[in-house]
Amino acid sequence: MLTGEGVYQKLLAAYGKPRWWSDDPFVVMFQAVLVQNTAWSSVERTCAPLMDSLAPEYIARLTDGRLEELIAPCGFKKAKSRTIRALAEWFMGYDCDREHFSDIGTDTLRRELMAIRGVGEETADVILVYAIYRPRFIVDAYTRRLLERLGYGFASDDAIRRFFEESLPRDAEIYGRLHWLILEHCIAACRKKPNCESCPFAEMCGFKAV
DNA sequence: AGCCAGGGTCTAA
DNA sequence: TTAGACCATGGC
Repeated sequence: MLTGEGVYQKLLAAYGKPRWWSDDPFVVMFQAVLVQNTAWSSVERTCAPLMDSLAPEYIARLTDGRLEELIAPCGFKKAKSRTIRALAEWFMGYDCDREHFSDIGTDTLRRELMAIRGVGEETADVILVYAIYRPRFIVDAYTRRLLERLGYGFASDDAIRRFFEESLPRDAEIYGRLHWLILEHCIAACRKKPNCESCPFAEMCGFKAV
């Protein structure tokens, strides 16, 4: 069985260094909410025309109806608009400046995020890693499925997180790139061409598609 | 036509 | 604490 680092190295060798979610912290927050139980392609289509204006102040100025209308194609518009608005408020409380998080501990920030309705574990962790650069491995549906295909039997998301965190440096960049690599493997590669011989996990995965 | 998509919340047992 | 219903929409 591969270690967490082994999984990372295989993915890196197969797909190369993946892109970062976004350098703009609010774009990460906005998209992290939109993508909940929603296809990434829908998120990109929905966001494309907004990218220029996307900022907490812009969201704060919109009416509820207008915000719901803008994000409607991603579904759950009532819940997601409320969450996005709350995240914008939260970020404005830090002057929309990631420097202003520097004195706050990661677990405190995580508690603050999870206290926002509509922000659960995965969304909080995505924001911590990609927007605030805090080290925390992000467990999502693809991570669970990939590890399951590879034959691991983790009892909980926390066990999965420890599996990676204990064999890799405590480094936000590594966890962020690794998370994106898992998505690339599952969505861009394995889903497009299931059971392929060039799979970095061929044999180990029993050639089952993720 | 249905099923699913990078989730989260609420409730019942 | 955990399983299951529910939330909305679009793409395939």
